[in-house]
Amino acid sequence: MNKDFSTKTQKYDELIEDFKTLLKKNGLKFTMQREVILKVLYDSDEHLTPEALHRLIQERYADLKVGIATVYRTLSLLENSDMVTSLSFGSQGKKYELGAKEHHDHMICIECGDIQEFVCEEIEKRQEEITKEYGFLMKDHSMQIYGICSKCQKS
Amino acid sequence: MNKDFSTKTQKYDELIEDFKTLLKKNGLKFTMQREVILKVLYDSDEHLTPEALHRLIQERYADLKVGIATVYRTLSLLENSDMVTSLSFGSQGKKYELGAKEHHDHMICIECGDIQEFVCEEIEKRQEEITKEYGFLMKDHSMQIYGICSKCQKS
DNA sequence: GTCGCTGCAAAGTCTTTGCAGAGAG
DNA sequence: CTCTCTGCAAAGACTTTGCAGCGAC
Repeated sequence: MNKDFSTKTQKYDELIEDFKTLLKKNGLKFTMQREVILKVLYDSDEHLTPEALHRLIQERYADLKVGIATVYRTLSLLENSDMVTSLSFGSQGKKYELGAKEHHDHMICIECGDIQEFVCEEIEKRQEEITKEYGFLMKDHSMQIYGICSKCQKS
Repeated sequence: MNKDFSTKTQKYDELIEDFKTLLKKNGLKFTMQREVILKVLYDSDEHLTPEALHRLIQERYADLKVGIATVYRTLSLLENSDMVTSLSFGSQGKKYELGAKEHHDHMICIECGDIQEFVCEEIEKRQEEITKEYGFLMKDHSMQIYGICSKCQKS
């Protein structure tokens, strides 16, 4: 469970409601698999690869069979509905995270692969100004800083 | 050829010298294939996928056989030596560009896939400040803004 | 000459898809 | 009951690798 228990517990209900609404609106069904995928994604503070997410599901919900294909399918669904966002880095494929949080950027350690999040209002603001200058209609943005985290610098 | 002819022509000689130096330093050889790959990459203002790069080479240097594997191998080599940088977006794989230019960020059109570059000093500065706060040793960074370019908005 | 490089094809990854049975609404 | 979902395995897309001959130095 999470350190940030109080806010998260509340938010999960909203999240799942949003999900159900989304599904209903598109004539899709709310299944065990979809619920579990969302839950595990929610419980994890990490950015997960489809494979890692699948492994976690198998560990925590060993009684429920969830195929890797379903994980991919559900992640696509969630991403297309803007409920999760993905981060592709290196050739190591994509990592996913719930998009319901405040917008933030990422610092990625090239040693250990760890991802640290941060928020910077100033950068957000500049981005908007820039897109206006270019007549570009911004839908989303992401920033990654690659380097070596403080932990890895010590070792 | 390029609009920005005067500066680019000059820079290419430097670039190829850097490349030769790099190769020599590592006991590697300067081959036709490697030269052509660098040249085509240089002549293109686009961000190229390995496949697109390979196609361009086949068109422009039809007499020289260059296998796709060599393109991949050379791009890896160049990327590891920081002579090119890659951008992975969506599930459409990686795109490469020469890294010898001034640092810049990207605006990517989700309609037509076009990539527009821009530079923002302010953002660069804030990034440095942030990494310092976190004790993170920055090696590289990239920012992408996704949206719809002015051209696509009209149509 | 030596030793790295190359094209080719085969082998890997990671992701998507077709299908028949299972399950939500 | 209907129509979507799912797991499975097969197919795809993209990348990497092994190898024998080729070519830079």
